Amino acid sequence: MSNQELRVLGQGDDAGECCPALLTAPLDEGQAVELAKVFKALGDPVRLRLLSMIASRAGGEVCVCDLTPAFDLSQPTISHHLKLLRQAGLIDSERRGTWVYYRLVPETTDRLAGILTRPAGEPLPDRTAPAGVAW
Amino acid sequence: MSNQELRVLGQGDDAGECCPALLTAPLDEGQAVELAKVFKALGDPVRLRLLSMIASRAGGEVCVCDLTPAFDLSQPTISHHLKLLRQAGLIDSERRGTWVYYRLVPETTDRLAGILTRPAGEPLPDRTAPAGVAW
DNA sequence: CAGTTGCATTGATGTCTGTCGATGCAAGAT
DNA sequence: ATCTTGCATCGACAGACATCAATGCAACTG
Repeated sequence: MSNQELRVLGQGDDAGECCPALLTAPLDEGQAVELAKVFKALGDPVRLRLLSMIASRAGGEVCVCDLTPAFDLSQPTISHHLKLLRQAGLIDSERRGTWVYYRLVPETTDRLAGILTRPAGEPLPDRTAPAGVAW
Repeated sequence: MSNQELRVLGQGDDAGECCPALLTAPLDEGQAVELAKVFKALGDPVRLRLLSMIASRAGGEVCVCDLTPAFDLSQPTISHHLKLLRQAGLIDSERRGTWVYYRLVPETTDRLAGILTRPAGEPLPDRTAPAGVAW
């Protein structure tokens, strides 16, 4: 169960395009669909808190048994949110004996951070010359 | 209409906590709710492509009249997506004459990038000493 | 003035999603 | 083997969301 996430952010393998380059070039349909899945996974307060609790835990791992009681939600609901985070490739799980441990997949958050980072020497939009239209 | 976005990412003003620190400390409820709104706005392929088209445009601005025909969707639908992006503080709009122009709010994407960036000297999770539990 | 064009808003509709209780399954305990 | 505990899956349901056609409004054109 450790490697079933989406291969959304395909870096490493086909090292052609480093990132979808959200801010510098128009995203194509396919890239947008895949990227949206990851952002959608982050678009819920419960999942954000889960991810935060997992990522910030010393040791890098959290037992589900520590996560569930931290919310005013049922156990199946927490399990469902963890599943979505896992399917988005943001976290990974491993069963050891009775307990299941979750940990961050830092490559995914790293990649999102990169996608949201605009290149250093941005042209600095010059408001005197809009886009098209010859005024 | 230019300044109606959420003040979600309150940096600059009350410069107490720089960022919600998603990856280093457990997010509290309120922060999670506000952050989730922004990520939710990014969690749709159409909105991602819109944002990408706006952000990558030379000149920093795009007329809605250039955005709408790029999709196989009705004009009200595009307008709706632009509204959500604006409410999330990701883009900003300005009417000049007949046309309405949208541009990126780079502070917001910058801040998201920061939130998703983990601190440099991460402890490097030591798999030999899990979390709780005395095995 | 009336007519046209660009964009936002409204109201309706089908689909997706967050949540729960019930249940299933795996692993340890007795 | 039986019981108990930890977690995942299932089925159901209410609320949220993406989409559209119709309409409204602002600005330019004649």
